[in-house]
Amino acid sequence: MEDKEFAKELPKKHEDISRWYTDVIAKAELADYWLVRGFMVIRPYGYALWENMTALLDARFKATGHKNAYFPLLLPESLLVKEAQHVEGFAPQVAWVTEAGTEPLEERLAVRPTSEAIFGTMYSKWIQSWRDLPMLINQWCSVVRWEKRTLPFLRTTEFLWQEGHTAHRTEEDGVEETMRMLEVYRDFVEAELAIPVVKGRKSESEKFPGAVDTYTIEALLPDGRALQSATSHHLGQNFARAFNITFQDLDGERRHVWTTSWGLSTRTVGAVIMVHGDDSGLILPPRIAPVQVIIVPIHGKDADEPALREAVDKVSSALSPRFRVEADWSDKRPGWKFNEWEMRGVPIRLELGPRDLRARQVTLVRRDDLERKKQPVPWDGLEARVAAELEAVQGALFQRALQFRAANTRRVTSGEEFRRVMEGPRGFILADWCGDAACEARIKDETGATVRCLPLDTEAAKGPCTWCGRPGQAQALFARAY
RNA sequence: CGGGGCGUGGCCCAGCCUGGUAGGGCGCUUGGUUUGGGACCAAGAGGCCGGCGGUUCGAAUCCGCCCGCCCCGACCA
Repeated sequence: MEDKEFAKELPKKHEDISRWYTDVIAKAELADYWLVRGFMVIRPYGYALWENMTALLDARFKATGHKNAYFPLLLPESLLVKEAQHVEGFAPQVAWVTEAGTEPLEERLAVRPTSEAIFGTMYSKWIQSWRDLPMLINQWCSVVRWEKRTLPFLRTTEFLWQEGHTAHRTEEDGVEETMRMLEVYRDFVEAELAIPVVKGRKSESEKFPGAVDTYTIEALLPDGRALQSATSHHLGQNFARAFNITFQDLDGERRHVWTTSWGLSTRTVGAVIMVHGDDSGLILPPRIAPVQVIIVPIHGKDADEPALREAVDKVSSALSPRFRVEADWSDKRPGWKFNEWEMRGVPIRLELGPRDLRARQVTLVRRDDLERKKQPVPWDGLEARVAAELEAVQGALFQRALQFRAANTRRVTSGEEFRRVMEGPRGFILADWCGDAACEARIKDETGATVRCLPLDTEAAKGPCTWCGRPGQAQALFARAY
């Protein structure tokens, strides 16, 4: 009964998750549509969220020895086509610049869909000796891949991301880097975004165009579909050969370098929205929430305005050195503010009214608490309590997501069972698989599911292929994909 | 790119069938009373009805084409 009126404005998450998703993005002011289909404006609140994510991820890149740089937006077609698999994979999605002002260009320029060709070109100039290796560079930028069907954050034509590009002396070094960065992503997504992921290797058909091996972290979204949340590619010497990246080794021999690339995009913002949100709107993990604590002042009948302001300032300044805290002094009424900040997913609300003033306390409410329990907390020791509650919210969100995934991951041993799961609850399916691309295509045709990855931590296949009965090569994680 | 739906002040929508010169709710502005789960009163501002063309004395309304958005499918971080 309480907020029927308000709830009507947002569809129930479990009843219409597509509408819920796009509506919550609009209402929480994360993003808005641009005039060109597939492009979006990331609004200040959404961008603050992304900035918090990038800061935490960037720190991990720095800690693993990488440096940031910036490479150009456009590249000549002749560069893009140097690696055959690469160009074939990206051709359908590339946007082209063909004119400058009124003059046609003699060679059309591709808007980067990714920057392997760009980095490769420069690396061939910069790398001469084994002493130049490893070369460990990352860039934060946007890329363009033309999309047929788009969705804010989860699938936009232009998206923000980072792409790391590294070059190494030996294959082992390259593989090690690939796995190191995959682990960086896992740690980042699980610890900061509170989203559990499965680490795995992509099948041949899902591999990055031009890669020897693609590794991925896969998250499960509430509608039972999988989201590739980050990828790390071992590129072998494919790009080194295509772009002539060579060095003189210790033994005097000239050799091709081994390269890697790895990326994480604004798509993960979509995952955060989807995984944690509820019927009242966003729920943001405290580590990345633009506002971690919102203070709502409440004027009473016998309002002592100066005393209220003084108390809010006191609470605010006690918390602000350590937390991202804001006080909402707008002239909306308290109920309106409660709903508004819940929509925006702020992890902790502190109410401060006449009763609290008298008792020298605040009333604390956690966003992840469906009951909206109002907990009185004395001013003394507030900082420690808030720290503990934020940690608790972070942990609770991860546990909730972990439970959902566990409840929706099914070990399947027959084609019939496979079909039933995909027609019903969907989710992750673990099944023995022969590894054959044709078999994979058949599974996709008949169930909509694809091989998300071959999980790194599950044992090899125990039995024959669940689908075709031929000898099982590996245990694969299947799901419908975003 | 196929199938379906929808385009009317900032937002949600009525009006269209049966043509006659645009209306409601929310929001916004100003003033006042309010403030512990989306307050109330009063006075205001704001729209060439997605675009182009056609029919007509007259088009938001009828016809054609185009564009955009949403949902569902094939391709993708």
